[in-house]
Amino acid sequence: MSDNKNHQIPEAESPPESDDLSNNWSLELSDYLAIDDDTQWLDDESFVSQHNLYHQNYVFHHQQPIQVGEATSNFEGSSSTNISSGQEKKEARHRYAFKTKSEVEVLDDGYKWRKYGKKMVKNSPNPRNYYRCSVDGCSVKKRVERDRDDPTYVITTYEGIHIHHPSSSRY
DNA sequence: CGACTTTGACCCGCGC
DNA sequence: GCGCGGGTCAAAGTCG
Repeated sequence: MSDNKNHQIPEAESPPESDDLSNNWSLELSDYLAIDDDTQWLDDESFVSQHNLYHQNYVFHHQQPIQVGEATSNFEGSSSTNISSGQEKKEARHRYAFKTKSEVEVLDDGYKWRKYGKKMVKNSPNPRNYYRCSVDGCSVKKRVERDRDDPTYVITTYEGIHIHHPSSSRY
């Protein structure tokens, strides 16, 4: 896999600066799941608004929300630790998961990410990629993993909040 | 030359 | 106390 890199991404690192973006919204209201504290599901509209997700040439499809039980398997170890010890919810615990049907794993959300790790998920032939915001001072992390049941679906989990605007220009 | 990817090793929490 | 599992770091290598 060294010679043939499957970089299907058209390298859209430059975020759309014009309102053309609105027209390029090929996203079909994907049912994304937002995991907060434990496992919460929010509306994709809110998520997109907060994270300014940019979709250009990617054609996403919506699907039914993932069951909490199934998702918990992937995001375990947060509920028990968070609730116990009398430690209430921490402000820094902002976790949002986004399940999308796409061939590309890395969706362009307007931010630049630097991959810092790859792990093989047990009981799953698909690896899990770990990304981090390249901006100094921004400790936002991102986890990308393919659905074990449906390899056509990609689960992107965001953790943290950006301290700057996407592309540090125009918001 | 600088920024980023890659891959294995290391670390930490938890269960047995 | 050790093993397992998931998460992160860091050196080398690659790309622009």
